[in-house]
Amino acid sequence: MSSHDVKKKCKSCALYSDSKLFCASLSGNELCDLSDHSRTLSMKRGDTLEGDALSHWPIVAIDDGVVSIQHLLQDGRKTIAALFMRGDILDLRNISNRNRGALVALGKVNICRMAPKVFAQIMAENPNSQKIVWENLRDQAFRAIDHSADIAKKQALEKLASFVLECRNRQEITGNTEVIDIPVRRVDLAEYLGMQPETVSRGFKDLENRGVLDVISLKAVKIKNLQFLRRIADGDKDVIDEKGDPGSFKVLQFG
Amino acid sequence: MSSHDVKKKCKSCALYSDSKLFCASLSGNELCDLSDHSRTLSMKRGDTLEGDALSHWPIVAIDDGVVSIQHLLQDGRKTIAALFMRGDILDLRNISNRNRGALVALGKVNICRMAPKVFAQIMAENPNSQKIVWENLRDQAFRAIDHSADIAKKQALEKLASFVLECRNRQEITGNTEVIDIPVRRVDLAEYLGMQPETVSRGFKDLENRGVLDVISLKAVKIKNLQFLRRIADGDKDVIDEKGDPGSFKVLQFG
DNA sequence: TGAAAAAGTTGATCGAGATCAAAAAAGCCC
DNA sequence: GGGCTTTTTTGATCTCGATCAACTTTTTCA
Repeated sequence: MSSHDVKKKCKSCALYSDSKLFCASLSGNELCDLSDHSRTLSMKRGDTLEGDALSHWPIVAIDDGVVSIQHLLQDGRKTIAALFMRGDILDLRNISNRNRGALVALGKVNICRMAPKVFAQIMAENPNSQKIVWENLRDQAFRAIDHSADIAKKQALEKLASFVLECRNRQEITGNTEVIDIPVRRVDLAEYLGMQPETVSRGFKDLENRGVLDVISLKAVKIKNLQFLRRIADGDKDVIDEKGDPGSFKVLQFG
Repeated sequence: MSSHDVKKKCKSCALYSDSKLFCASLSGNELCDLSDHSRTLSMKRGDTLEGDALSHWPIVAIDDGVVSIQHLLQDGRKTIAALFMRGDILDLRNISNRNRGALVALGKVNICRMAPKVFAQIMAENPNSQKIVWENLRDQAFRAIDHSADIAKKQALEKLASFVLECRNRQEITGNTEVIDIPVRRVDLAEYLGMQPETVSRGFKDLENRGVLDVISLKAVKIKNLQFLRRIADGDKDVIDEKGDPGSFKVLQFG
């Protein structure tokens, strides 16, 4: 594959075009080398990555879309244990022996699978790239830890509020219009938060009744009262206890 | 600090004496340098690491004991979002701005806090050490992800079974005596699994009634039927549905 | 070692969210 | 764009685990 092809393949990928992401940190030679030893792949909702596909290409970088790790219990209960998005790099080497989760696309997804050898070489030789990948993995770990905290003790409304804030954290806020993109379906959201789709639906309605946010569509909400949203997510019972009568909740000026 | 002192300080530490762990992978010079730029610390139950202590020494390696990340909600609910043990290396650089968790010891703990500069240098220069730290962080991430799956949809008995198996995974099995060390208290266990201490207590009793394990003490259980324990943890309702009458559950021979 | 404090267990009651059922909305495909 | 499927929402009921309270065991520390 020539250097020209490399450019063509990588130019449109977020990992290269966003200067904060992995491929943007590579030297020309490294990018060329990695490009020669990688395969892009488009997935649609429900497509999974497993078995040979994973053992040969265990390093997965996400260009676009949302990928989940799903755990299936024997009686059919399903859990989405983690969500990965643009810029995330998954290292699935030696993962099959302990982790039961499958990698499933939650919509249209573009990924790039890298040969572990070249990836490892770059990690060893390019401190700057290493730092980017390390910080990404550390973020993955802490996101998972925070998520555990969210689903362990919080109640339905609080989980939803936390999720909206998590989405807000992960996306650039364009201007001050607080329109937050919800990148997953209601069913997936329910599975991610450990609740039922019915409860998710009721929860959003409740938040809407409290005047905290507007549900613009299934794919977006508009935050109307960020302070209250934060307090609900933080488990402030003074806010929760009012039963969601429109406009009638306690107005506590400062937190 | 002389090279002799270095030896004295590090000789008794698991990170050095266990050949699979970080400090054992260092060259003599690196170990010396890191030792000069690190501080050991003994903690007792309830001691926390935060503020200046963390921003100056954000790399924390665990020699012995159990350390938790705790999240506190505004009405007092507490969650243990993650557990860290011997060999784990925590990178808490830039963590204060997004993560609300505090680092709390759950018993007697020995840690070693490292200067980020020396740590980063070793990461950049010693591929072998880098690999060990990388794999440890990856394990932390996947442990957290698996834990999310455990607490999201599983019911009380299944969570407990999963936890016992998690403990089993993390400790060397000595011979075939299936005695598993439970390194945390009941309250902490409850907070980690997102349930109440009462429910933990009832759960262990239930598992005992089913003949799956014996509760030897508050600190150890003995697995009597590993296969059933696995199936309960996996959400097999055929096993769960029998209401825990001693010896009367369905005996399904194979998987 | 023994008394006080903390942690854990057992029992009884209650409620948030699961579950079941059915209608409404959104997405899809020819 | 209209008929089809899939997803989401709404309503009614039920259940598992939370909560409250009393008791027992373990740990702590003088």
